[in-house]
Order: sequence, then C-alpha cells, then structure tokens
Amino acid sequence: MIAAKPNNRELKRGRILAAALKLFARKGFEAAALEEVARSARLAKGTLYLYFKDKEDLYAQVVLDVLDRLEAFIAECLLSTQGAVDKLQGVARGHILFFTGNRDYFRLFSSLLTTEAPLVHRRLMSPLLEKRRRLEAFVHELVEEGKREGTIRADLGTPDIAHSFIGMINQSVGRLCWDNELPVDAEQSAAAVMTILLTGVSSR
Amino acid sequence: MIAAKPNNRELKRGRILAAALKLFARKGFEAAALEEVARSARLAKGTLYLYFKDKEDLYAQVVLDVLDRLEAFIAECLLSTQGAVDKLQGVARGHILFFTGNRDYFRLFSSLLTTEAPLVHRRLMSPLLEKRRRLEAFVHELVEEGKREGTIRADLGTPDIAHSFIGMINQSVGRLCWDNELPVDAEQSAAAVMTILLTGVSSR
Amino acid sequence: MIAAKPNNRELKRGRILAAALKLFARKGFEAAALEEVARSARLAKGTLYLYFKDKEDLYAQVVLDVLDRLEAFIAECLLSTQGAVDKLQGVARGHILFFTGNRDYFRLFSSLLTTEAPLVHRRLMSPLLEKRRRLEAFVHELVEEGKREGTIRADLGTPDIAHSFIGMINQSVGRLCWDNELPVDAEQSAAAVMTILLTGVSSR
Amino acid sequence: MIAAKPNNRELKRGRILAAALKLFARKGFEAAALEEVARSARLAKGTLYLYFKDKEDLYAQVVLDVLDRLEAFIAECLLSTQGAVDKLQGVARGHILFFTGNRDYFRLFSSLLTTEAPLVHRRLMSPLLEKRRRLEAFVHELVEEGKREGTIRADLGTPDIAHSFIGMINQSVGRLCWDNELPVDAEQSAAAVMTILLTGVSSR
DNA sequence: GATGAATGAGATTTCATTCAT
DNA sequence: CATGAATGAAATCTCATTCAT
Repeated sequence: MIAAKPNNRELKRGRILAAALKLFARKGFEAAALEEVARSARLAKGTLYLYFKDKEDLYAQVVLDVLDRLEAFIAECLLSTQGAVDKLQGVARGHILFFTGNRDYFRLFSSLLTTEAPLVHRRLMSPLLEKRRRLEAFVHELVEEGKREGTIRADLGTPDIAHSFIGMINQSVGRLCWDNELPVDAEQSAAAVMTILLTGVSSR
Repeated sequence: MIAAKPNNRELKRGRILAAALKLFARKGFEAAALEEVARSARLAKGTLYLYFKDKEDLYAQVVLDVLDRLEAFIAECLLSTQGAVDKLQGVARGHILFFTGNRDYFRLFSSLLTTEAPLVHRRLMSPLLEKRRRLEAFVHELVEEGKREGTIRADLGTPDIAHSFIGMINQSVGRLCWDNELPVDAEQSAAAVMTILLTGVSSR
Repeated sequence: MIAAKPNNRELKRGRILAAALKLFARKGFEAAALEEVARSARLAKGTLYLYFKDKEDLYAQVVLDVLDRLEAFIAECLLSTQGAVDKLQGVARGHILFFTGNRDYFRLFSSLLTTEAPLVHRRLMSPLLEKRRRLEAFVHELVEEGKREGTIRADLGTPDIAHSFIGMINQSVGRLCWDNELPVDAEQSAAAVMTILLTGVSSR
Repeated sequence: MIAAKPNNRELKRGRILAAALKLFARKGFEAAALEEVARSARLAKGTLYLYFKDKEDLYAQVVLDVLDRLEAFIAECLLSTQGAVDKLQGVARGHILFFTGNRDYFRLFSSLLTTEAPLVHRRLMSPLLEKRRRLEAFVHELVEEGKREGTIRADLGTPDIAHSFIGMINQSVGRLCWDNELPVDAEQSAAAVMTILLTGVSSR
C-alpha cells in the first residue's frame, strides 16, 4: 500500500519518458510539442512539470534513459563472451540488436550529435556526453585487451581501430534503421562488420 | 555597369547562404531564426524573401550548395588517382579535408540525416537525398572496380564493404570535427582508414 | 461549482464573439486585427486560439452566431401573424428591428456579400450561404402562400416579387443604419415598404 | 508629337486603373496587393507611386472612375426618354446594363458600402459619397417630377418611393451578378421592377 | 519618368510555462 | 498530486512604401 504510490509515480514517469522518446526521436527537440507528449502519455500538460523541470530536462532524462538501457543491453550481450575479439563482436551485435529493436532509439541517438540547442546548456549535456564517452572508452579498452592477447595488431593506433569499429557499426545500424525494406539480420550484419574489421578487404 | 547588378545579386545571395549555413549547422533547422540569418547577412528580414521562397527553400538551397561543393571537391581530389584503391583513398582524403576545412559543412551534413521536420516535404528533400545517394553509388562503383581489378576481395559483399568504408570515414570526420583540440591531419587520417580497411586489424 | 466552469467558458467565448463582431463589422475581415479583438475581450492574443482554430474560424462563428440570432428573432416576430401578407410584414419588421437594434449586425451582414477573401474557403462559407438561402427561400414560400390565398397577384413571377421585397427591406435597413441622424421607426418603415410593395406607386 | 507624351501617361494611368479595379473588386481593399496590380498593368511596383499617392488614393480614383462611367452611362440611357416613369425605367435599365456588363463594377460598388478601412479617411471618401448621393438625389427628383406630372402617387413619401426603387434595382442587379447561370435580360428585369414598383403585388 | 531591390512594421499563429482550482 | 485555461514571447511571412540608379 505504501509502495503503491511511488510505483504509480514511477509508472507515470515511464509513460512520459516513452511518449517523449517517440516524439523527440521523430521530430527533434524543437519540433516536438509538449502538448503532444502529454496527450500521448495520457496526462495533462501541466503535469509534466511535476516530473521534469522543463523541456530540456525532459529531453536529457529521455536520453539518459536510453543510454542506460543501451549500456545494460550491451552488458548482457557480453555475459558469455570470451576474449577481446569475441567481446567486440558482442558489442557489435548488441548495438545492432538494440537499435534495430526500436528505431526511435537510433533516431534519438543520431540527433544527439547534431542538435545544438540543448547543447548550449552544458550542465545538462555533460552527463550525456559522459555516458557516450564511457561507451567509447570501453571499446578502447577492448582493443587494448586484444593487443595484449595478441589477437589484434599492435602496429595500429588504438583510437584508429576503435573509431573504425564504431564507425562501421554506426553505419551498419544506420543502414538497417533507415532502409525499411531491408530484413534485419543482426547476427549476419555483426559478422560482416567483424570480418572486414579483422581481415580487411584487400585481396592479399 | 550592366554586369554589376547580377554580380551584386549573386553576392548577396552568397552572403545569405553563408549566414544561413552557419546558423542551420549550429542550431538546426527549427532553432535557427531567420531574423538572425538576416542580421548576419547584413540585410533586413524581409529581404531574405526576395531570394528564397521560405525557410525550407533557404535550407534546401544551403544544403544543395554544400553538396555541390562536396561533389566538386571530391572530383578534384580524384583527378590524379589511378586504380580503385587509390581512388577510394582519394575519396577518404577528400571527405576529411572538405569537412574539416569547414566544420559547419559537417554539422549540416549530419543534421541532414536526422532532422525530420523538413523531411516531411519530400519535394524539397528528394533532390538532397538524390545527391547523397549518388555519392554512395560512386563508392559502390569503386568497390566493384576494385573487385574487377583484383585488388579487392570478391568474397565480401560490395554493400558491406562500401558501408564499412563510409562509416569509417564518417567517424573519422566526426572525431576531427567534434574534438576541437585534435590536430587535423587529413593525410594521416585517410591513410589510417585505408590501412585498416584494406588489411584489417587482426594480427593474423 | 461544477456548473461554473462551462459557464465561464461560454462567457468568455461570448466576449470574444462580441469583440470580434464589432471589429469584423467595422473594419472587415482583413483589416480586423486579432490583437485588438483579444484586447477588447480582455484576453491575451494566444487565448483566442483556445476557442477558435484560426481567424477564419472565428469569422465564421461570428457570422453563424448573428445568423442564428436573426433567424430566431424573425421567428419570434412571426408568432402572432396570420396570412402571407401579415407574415411578410412581420419579416420586414423583424429585419428592420433586428438590424437597427445593433448596426454591427447589419455591417457584418453587408460585408458577407462582398468579402471575397474568406469566400475562397468554401467549406467555411457554405454553411453561411446555406443559412442566407434559407431566409430567401422562406420569403419565396410566403409569396407562394399569398398567391394561393389570393392576396398576391399570380401574374407576377414569384422570384421577382421576393427579390423586390428583399431589396426594399435591405435598402430600408441600410438607410436606417448608415444615416445616423434618422430616427428609427421600424413600424413605420415596415408599413411604408408593405404599402409600396402591395399597392405600387403609380397614381392609377 | 507634343500630345503623345500626355497620351502615354493617360494610357498607363488607365492600365493601372483597370488592373486595380479588377483586383479591388475581387479581393477587396486590404487583400489586393499592389504588386499584383503593377504586374497586371505591366509596370513596376514603384511606378504606381508616380501616378497615385498611395493605396488609398488609388482606390479612391478607381471608384471615382467607375462612378463617372456609371453617371455617363445612365445619362446616355436617358437621352430619348420622356416623362418621369419612362426616365425611372431608363435608370433601372441603365443600372442593370451597366453592372451586368462588367461585374467587377458591381463588386466594387458593393464593397463601397461596407469597407470601413478607407472610410476612416473622410477626406478621401467624401467625394465618393458625394457622387453616390447625387445619384440618389436624381432619383428623388424624378419621383418628385412624377408626382407633379400626376403619374406617381402623391400620398407616399418621396424618400420611401426613391429608396424602394433603388433597393429593388440593387437586388435585381445583385441577383444577376452573383448567380452566374442566370441569363441576363436587362430589358425584362427592368420591366419587372417597374411593374411591381408601379402597380404593386396585391391582387386588388 | 521608370525601375525593382530593400526595408521594417505588423499580422497570424505556436507553444513552453505558470497557476488557480 | 493533477489539471488545463491563460499567457505572452517569439517566429515566420507579407506588403506598402521608399530610393538609388
């Protein structure tokens, strides 16, 4: 009984986040109207302000929420992996599965890089960028691990390798998310990325 | 005297495009205010409408302008190249040089993928997407050429290779454009991308 | 308490309609500024849009409102009339009383015929024209009734008679509404119209 | 040769007046754009201001021009008439012919009564109202003449008769101008008006 | 005289945010 | 806690008018 109230609050907060995600992802920060977020969450407009300070705060929370889910999902994908290369493939599979599983996640993530408006307020954005950086740092680590294991070439710069990997995954995800007609086969896509990353495309 | 007028007109049109590029790139389509574009171009608000039908038209022209420059620049970078691999490196160098030369170009280009609002009006966006598709098609062609030459492995899917290449370049450009402190060495960056793409990161 | 809210809403809607009527009547559709309507209704500009979709919608509602009142008023004027001629006189008295009672009604009604701008949007105007047509149709009916009764000459075209009657009333109303100094005696004016209509002005 | 220049000026002034008439009549004073007037007159926008002080002045001149034509046309219609009743029929015929001959004349004339915007500036509108009043005064005179001749009943008020007549004509003209499908038979319409006016519609 | 580019005031409309209930 | 009516700042776009050429 005592637990019911907070649960209720969490429930509504979740409804708002879900509604806001959909709208921010599809229309962008500026064009998304809080009116519609509220309607979609079956709440009154004014109620949003009981859960979030303002529009930017709501946006930040939505993004943080998605980043949390991404991190958790990736972690789960890595549970039964062994070795740096296997883990990298897990990261690739994880990303592809996560984003193709809900394309709004991807749209939001993409716009994260470009929307400058909320970026102005660094205090809000810094935790977001923090999170993003941690994901990148994790890939860095895996590459380093691979080098130590001897499975990854030591003569290439770790940042170069890490960014190549991330770029290939992003593109892969992007292709699957934008082209609606493509059948999504995360396993196959992750495998293709790993093959090219590991062995290169040169015929020798 | 007769030549002065059209020159003048082109001049002002250029001022508007430059001002708009800066703003659209930094704030996005929605958040960019025409008032500020006008002020930045040292013209009155209403004057913009003598050169562009409305905000969307202005946006479209800005993007078309940038895409034209990109295409021309890439073409120039490919003049003295020989063979598919060489040309791919030229494309990589071209992209990196072009976007790091003016970071607003990159910001605009990124937002092109995410901004949904103007996408609604397909008539405006279709030529833009057309142009983007042509760039991708060109990379596809180069990969095929490489396969025919025997310099690129035939056992990998052309789309997989092409998208990996594009993803790596984008990430490379993105890194250079977002991290202000990085010294930009397009030559070195393009070389790193090509090395990884061609020979892979596996130690075997 | 529960009843207070809807009442309040209706009250404000009425304030807006009244303010808009005054302005549309005096300045016409284009020249009337919503800013002034809002000020006159003691509301903020944006509040108008909680009650009406846009300016055209507001205009349409104002006109519909006036037409409703006119119809109701005429109906009331006909309650104790007997026979076609008596009813026609009732219609004349009703019109004259209604329009001279609030000259803005007349101004709005006049502009209804001439303003082209909102006419473009037929969906809005069609119900208005519908209403106007019904009033005309009613006069037609009365004339037919008079012919059947034998009180109105059967050798004249019903449309000619009806339009003459309407024209005479309109002019009468117009004269009373435009010339401010004229004392308004609806009874006398209606009687004069009916005398001329019935017996003509020829000395034989 | 000396006459050519002023002719040229008169020619252009005429083109502007014609273009403005069309636009003012169809869109009303506010909605008519001088840009379009200029284009339709095959002149530059700024040139209009060499012929007219401002938009209101142009509007006033257009209306004066139409009123002049109307007066001249009516005068012509009265050349071979004899007696008050005959002259009144001439006036009716004249009006109907004039306005149905160019419906823009009618639309402008109608809007003259309702548009308040230019009315504010009385100095401009007073000559217009002056002209309108003269036409009404002329009808008054004819009615008085008829009374003196013994062809028109002396027991009815002259203003009542005059306004009835004018109202009937206006309605007649309006019907013919608004209903596009009606065949315009000025002769027949004028005759119907005169019959009803003279003999009334009562069966006794 | 003629032009048409430039101006900027002003109009409509949207929407984040507040607050009385 | 929840509501949603109200606000008013801000944005886009139009157009009468001016003025250098």
